[in-house]
Amino acid sequence: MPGDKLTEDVIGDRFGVSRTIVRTVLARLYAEGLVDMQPNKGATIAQPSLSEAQDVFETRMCLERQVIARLAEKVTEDDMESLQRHVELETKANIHDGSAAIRLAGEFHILLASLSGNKVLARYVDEVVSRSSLILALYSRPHSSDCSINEHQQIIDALRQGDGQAAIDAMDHHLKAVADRALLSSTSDKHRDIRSILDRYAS
Amino acid sequence: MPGDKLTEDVIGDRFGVSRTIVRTVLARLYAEGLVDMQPNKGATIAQPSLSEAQDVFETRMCLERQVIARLAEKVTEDDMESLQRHVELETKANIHDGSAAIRLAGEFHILLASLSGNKVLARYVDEVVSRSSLILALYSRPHSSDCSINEHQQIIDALRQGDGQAAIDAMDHHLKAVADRALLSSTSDKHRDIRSILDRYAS
DNA sequence: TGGGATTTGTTCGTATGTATT
DNA sequence: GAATACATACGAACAAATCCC
Repeated sequence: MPGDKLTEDVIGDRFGVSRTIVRTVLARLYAEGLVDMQPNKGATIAQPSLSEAQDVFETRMCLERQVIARLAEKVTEDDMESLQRHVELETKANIHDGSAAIRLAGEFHILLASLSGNKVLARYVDEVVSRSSLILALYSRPHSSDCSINEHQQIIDALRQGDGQAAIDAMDHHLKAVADRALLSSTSDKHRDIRSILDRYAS
Repeated sequence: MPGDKLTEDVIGDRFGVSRTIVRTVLARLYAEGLVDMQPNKGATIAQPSLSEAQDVFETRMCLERQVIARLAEKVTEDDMESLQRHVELETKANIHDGSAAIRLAGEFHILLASLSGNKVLARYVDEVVSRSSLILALYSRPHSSDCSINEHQQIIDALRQGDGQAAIDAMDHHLKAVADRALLSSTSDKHRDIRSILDRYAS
């Protein structure tokens, strides 16, 4: 969970590698915003503040709109098929395996970004999707992902019909809904909010 | 120059630090796209391909439009002053110090992004601006930056007048011009390619 | 093709800094 | 407030891969 200490020795033992390897991985995760690091105090799982979370979602929206704009102009039949297959995977996972469903929901966006063909864009989308997952873990209460799957389908449908603006609108709507589910539930749960703020300054 | 080998020992000696430090820095620069790394073959200064360069400029455009959109809504008088001061610095440097002028031209965009208040956005802008500089070094022939300064001034003017759309248009125009200067000087075929791609997504 | 020199990948020990009792 | 325990930062040295002649 966010805030947990990531001791190099412990992780190294668990994965059977030395501290050196762990250090390089932690450094990369720090660069990606998934772990916090303080000099001489080591790494913890990142605890994004509410304002950081807002920044992530705003940036994510900006990036994914560009992804959709590109795809609307160049998406192929093969692309559509692999997107459709992915959504079907999501549907199946949603029934029996909650954690797989969460993972697949994120991977849908990563798939879209990689199909866009812009590698820089794809890397940034990958990053903000990962950070979004962390934010969901921190602020959101558990909820069904049925609606997400529906929204994914709507994005695909708009792309299939070649309606770029509708696809962008569908993505906007979807990401706003995700951000709502993530951030709004926290404002109604002030205890948790205050607790996490205090945790930040306590360590 | 792009493609040059970055031997860990050599760099460590030059800066008086051990290989450990150099390795972590190289890893970070690799993550930022400024150096290439291959397993067991070490690091070189990145040599972005033309298609990678296109990806960088397209993503940069997408990010900086968001920066301007934000600023158009919340820019303060202090912000405007520091932007204006920066352009004046650019003007002075342009007369007598070419390399400082190039550096300042990039820093103008970084300043804009930091004033936007979105730290995630600002980090990504920082990255794509650095990569743009590398691309300029690789593909562009030397040229005066007078026009860049003019274009920076136009962006500021539009922001001061509270005209968000004009500011976005000015930024679009500026970045297209920068991409042109960078990529077109290699071959005129590819030039038209880039321009049409950027046109499509940016107006 | 082969062998020596160079460079990278990794481990591990030591010193420094931090938390705890 | 000091001492102990612990974690991290750094560097030296070794092993493996690569390069070059």
